[in-house]
Amino acid sequence: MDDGEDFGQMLRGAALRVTRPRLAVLDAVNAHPHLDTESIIVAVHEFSPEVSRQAVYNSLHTLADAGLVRRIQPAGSVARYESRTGDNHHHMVCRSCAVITDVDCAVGEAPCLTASDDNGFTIDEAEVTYWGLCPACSAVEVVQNAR
Amino acid sequence: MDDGEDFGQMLRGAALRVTRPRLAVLDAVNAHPHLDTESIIVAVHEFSPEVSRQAVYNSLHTLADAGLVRRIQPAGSVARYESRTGDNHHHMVCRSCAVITDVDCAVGEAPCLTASDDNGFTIDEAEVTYWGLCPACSAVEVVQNAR
DNA sequence: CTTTTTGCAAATGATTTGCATTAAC
DNA sequence: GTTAATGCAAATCATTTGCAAAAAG
Repeated sequence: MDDGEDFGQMLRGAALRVTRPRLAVLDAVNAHPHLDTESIIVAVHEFSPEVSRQAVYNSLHTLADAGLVRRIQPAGSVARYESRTGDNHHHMVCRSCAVITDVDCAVGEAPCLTASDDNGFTIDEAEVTYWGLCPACSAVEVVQNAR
Repeated sequence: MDDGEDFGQMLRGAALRVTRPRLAVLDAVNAHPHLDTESIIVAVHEFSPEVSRQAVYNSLHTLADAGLVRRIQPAGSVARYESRTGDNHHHMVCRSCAVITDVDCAVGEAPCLTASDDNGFTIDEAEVTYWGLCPACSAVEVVQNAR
């Protein structure tokens, strides 16, 4: 699997120092995609209790800048992180339970991902967020409507 | 123009009481799209200094729930509001100066806006955010690269 | 050895909550 | 008259900032 030494390579490759907090954060984000910072701190503490809250914040920021993790933040949510980077995938967010699911552009063949130039803007990324109800919450809706 | 009485109708139509804070907020949001809450408070105070900060927060929340204003919140930004609702337009956000520009789906004819059903999700909205550089900041980039 | 990163603590800032008073209907 | 919305104050909570000590290269 993607273990310690592997992440060390990633960090070196990005010209970043290899530190325990960064390794632990990469570990946590890889193991649990879409986690928020608080949960990442908990996950990190499970194996590295000495890592401080701020080290996690610092690491996430640094790793995101380096492109080793991706920061996502659907409106109304706190920042969340994932390890799938650079593959232009998108997200579906449940309005009810806030669960996030990856989707490789649900409609057609990546139509929205093509960077274009509009109104003089130089676009480098198109981020698509699909809002709706996850399977579980859809089911609850149906039950409620039946009452 | 879209003046007082008009907004009163909108509120009644949404089964909401017509109050000064709500009218003032509708006014401000209509006059200046993409404003954040703080700026809306300033704009509201210009004509209605007695309206409290919390009344603005309350009004924005209520109006957004009723669909009379749209809340947008690009990652890393505070909440912003606009009055164009229900027309499925999207936004381009400048990575440098954070300016927001409306765009009617820059690529093709609204391909991403078609709600679909994936992984059991019931999707009701597709939100597209284009990230890049606005014309002004693009120009600065060019100058910097030339140095 | 030099520079970066950590750890701890305090500060910030947007947003929410609680409740008595006031305004809508 | 009832009910909902306001105004004021205090609380919350994610995130940032500052700085001395420790670790990485």
